[in-house]
Amino acid sequence: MTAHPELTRNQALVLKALGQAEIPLSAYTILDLLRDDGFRAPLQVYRALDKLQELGLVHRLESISAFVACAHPHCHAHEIIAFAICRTCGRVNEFSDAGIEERLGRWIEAHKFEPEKTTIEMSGLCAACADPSNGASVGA
Amino acid sequence: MTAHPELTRNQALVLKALGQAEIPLSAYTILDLLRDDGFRAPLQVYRALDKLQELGLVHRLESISAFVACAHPHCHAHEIIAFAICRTCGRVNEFSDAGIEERLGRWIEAHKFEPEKTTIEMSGLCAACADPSNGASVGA
DNA sequence: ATGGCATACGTTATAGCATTACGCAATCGA
DNA sequence: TCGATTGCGTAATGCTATAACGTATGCCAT
Ligand SMILES: [Zn+2]
Ligand SMILES: [Zn+2]
Ligand SMILES: [Zn+2]
Ligand SMILES: [Zn+2]
Repeated sequence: MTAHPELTRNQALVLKALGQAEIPLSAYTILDLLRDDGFRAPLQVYRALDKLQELGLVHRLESISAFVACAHPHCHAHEIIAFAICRTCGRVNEFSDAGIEERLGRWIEAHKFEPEKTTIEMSGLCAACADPSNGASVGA
Repeated sequence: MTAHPELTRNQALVLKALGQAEIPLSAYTILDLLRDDGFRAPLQVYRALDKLQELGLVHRLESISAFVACAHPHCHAHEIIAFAICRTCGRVNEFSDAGIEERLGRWIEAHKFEPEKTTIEMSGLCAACADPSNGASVGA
């Protein structure tokens, strides 16, 4: 399902590390996780991340300088993606909203701006962390 | 007009530096600009920036790790702010859109998320840089 | 097969961004 | 006067990302 035969060994290892994590990982955390697999330098991680981002399999969260595996590894080439990031448990919710895309599209047209990358990130508390009595579990 | 008697000397110097710049500045660039005013260490800049952000006079652009003076130094306490950042000339356009705010509000309500900070940044080419024949000048 | 090109890799060093930790000084209200 | 708060100055450190080098590999047109 999420197999990508095109991936090199390094790219596959980085993607696997991100896929197994419940929260976003920094490049240096990934490096540490992959030391046993022969990783020695940040560039090995960054190069793999670059490629994975190109392929749409990984996203960078600008506001926390960390990376997540795409939650919808199908093609969302044309969608604008948004993230809700919990500052307590670290969990991330990836979603898209046609309405937001349409509003931004209006602004872009009116101002003749040519966007190449759009970042939408909300930081705050997820439902579980905001109200622990609500039943959901809070990760380690 | 933009005077804030509450500001300390360091805060006022940082705000002035940002106000005179046409593009966002990194903390270390601000530090260099203010060496003649006695600034010696990054922390002097970061502490001033923290306070200025609290006051809503400065924004941090997450996607480029840089800071801008607020373009609308009146109160926009309740608005969600968005930025269009030109990757060529570096100029930034700050705006807000009630429609986007409303759409995000819907998602937040549906998911019981409690946002504390929202980041919306578009990178790309401004009208002048995308089509130089269009008349506008392209900054240094 | 051979040469040229493109892509990925490995390593070292360096650049750029941000915070921790400590102590001092000024301010303000109890 | 005391204690609390806030800001300041300095040094050290940590985290994030890229530059620059050379090597290896696969592919393809010659
Ligand atoms: Zn995705
Ligand atoms: Zn949470
Ligand atoms: Zn503003
Ligand atoms: Zn421009």
